[in-house]
Amino acid sequence: MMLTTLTEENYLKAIYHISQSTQSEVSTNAIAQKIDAKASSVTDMLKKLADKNLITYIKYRGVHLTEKGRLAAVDIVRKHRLWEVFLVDKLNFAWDEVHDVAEQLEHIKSQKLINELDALLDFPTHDPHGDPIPDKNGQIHRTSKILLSQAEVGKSYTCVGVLDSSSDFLKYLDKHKIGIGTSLRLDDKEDFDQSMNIKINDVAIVMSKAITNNIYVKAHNEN
Amino acid sequence: MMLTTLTEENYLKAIYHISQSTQSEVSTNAIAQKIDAKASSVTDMLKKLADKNLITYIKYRGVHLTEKGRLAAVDIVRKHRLWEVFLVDKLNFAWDEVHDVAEQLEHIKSQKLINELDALLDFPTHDPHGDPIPDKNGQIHRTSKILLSQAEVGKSYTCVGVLDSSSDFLKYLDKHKIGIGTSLRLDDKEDFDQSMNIKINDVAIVMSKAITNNIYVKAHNEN
DNA sequence: ATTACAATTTAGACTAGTCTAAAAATATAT
DNA sequence: ATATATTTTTAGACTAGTCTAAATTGTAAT
Repeated sequence: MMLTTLTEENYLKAIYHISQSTQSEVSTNAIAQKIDAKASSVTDMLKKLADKNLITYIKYRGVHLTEKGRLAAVDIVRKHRLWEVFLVDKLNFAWDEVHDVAEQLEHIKSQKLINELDALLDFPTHDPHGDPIPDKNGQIHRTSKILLSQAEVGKSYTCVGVLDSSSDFLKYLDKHKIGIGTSLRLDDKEDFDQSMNIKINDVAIVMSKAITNNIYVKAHNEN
Repeated sequence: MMLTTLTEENYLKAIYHISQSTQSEVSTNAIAQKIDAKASSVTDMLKKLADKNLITYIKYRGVHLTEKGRLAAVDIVRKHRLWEVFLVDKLNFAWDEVHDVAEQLEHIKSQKLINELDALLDFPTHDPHGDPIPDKNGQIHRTSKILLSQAEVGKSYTCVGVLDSSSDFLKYLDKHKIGIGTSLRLDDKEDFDQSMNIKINDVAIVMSKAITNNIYVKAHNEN
């Protein structure tokens, strides 16, 4: 059994999330920015995580998660996303209210708690923002999603997630009645500013590139 | 707004629980024993809590909670007991499994979370061990319960709680199908060892004084 | 290949919470 | 009332995690 402190868990999660977008080694500064700490504090923690075989760390060269570390990180992500589903589905939280509370709940240690929560929620596969929930074994079932900005004119899509989950953006989506599962059709796209004419439930709206760059969709009739 | 650390919350809770049984000032040693820390550590924390006006502390004379401290302590107790109900009612925990997890969950900070949880659970008034759940304003609705050992022969009672909530004791109760709400009748009592003949659902069992001293009951037809 | 700049690490210090050992205060027993 | 035992507090040290400031390493440009 692995015992990790709350702080260690936050570092692992940060490293995991950064490595999702960068592929290569994760830099000290990137972690510092994510954790909101100074680089020197990060260096100290990296040594500690390396001692516990949760990351491989070469001085001045950045880090990456070991398999042990990846599993630990994914487990936190699993808990975080399950709690988000709980908050939205059972406790009437809006999807822009869940993050802070889920950040606290994700550190609760009880295997039975998470297994039972999973069952109570009917084994959800995605959280309220459309992000996949890792399974018990740390496997992540990724859906073949693309950014709306990359969509093809004339095709229909289903909204499956968001990239930016800031409160302002989520409020924009709520205002226009867009959520996970919403169907839409790309009618036209302006070459000049890349803005798009979208039809949602027979209502036509115009979305700027700033918006379409933050919405993930899945093409209809795709496997 | 009061910001209390997890550790401070545990001290407040300990002081609250000790003061429930002792009435008078709470001693440093009593707290140390409850928290499982050394007396010197407790002294340090008492100064800190006194600085925050959560307790009144006179050197060598023990402490007691201020109103502010009492409210903070009762709020933790409220959260603890609500989470216990959640674990038993929604997540299929047995009543002897809930304590450790509830100890973690009670420190989650979110007013909305607790209010919504309360609603999800249908505003329970007692936790799975029969202890009352303080309301939002810190009021505790106490039921007029007595120990089964103090019951009168020939009368009927409803089990409303337990004093000892150790795992062994709770398993004894489960084995004999005794839980909160169970009705029973005191048929006879031995003068010699104070053991009791109890009838539960038409099954007669004998309980030693060690058992009857740990079960709270409420007389039938009492207000 | 040198220089300059950015990123990273080290060194030393701080806070919260804990400990041990010693000192001080209180309580108890004769 | 005095000696003894118990409780509590103080003093000083430790750990986890953080910081600032200085030193080091790596990188990019000429």
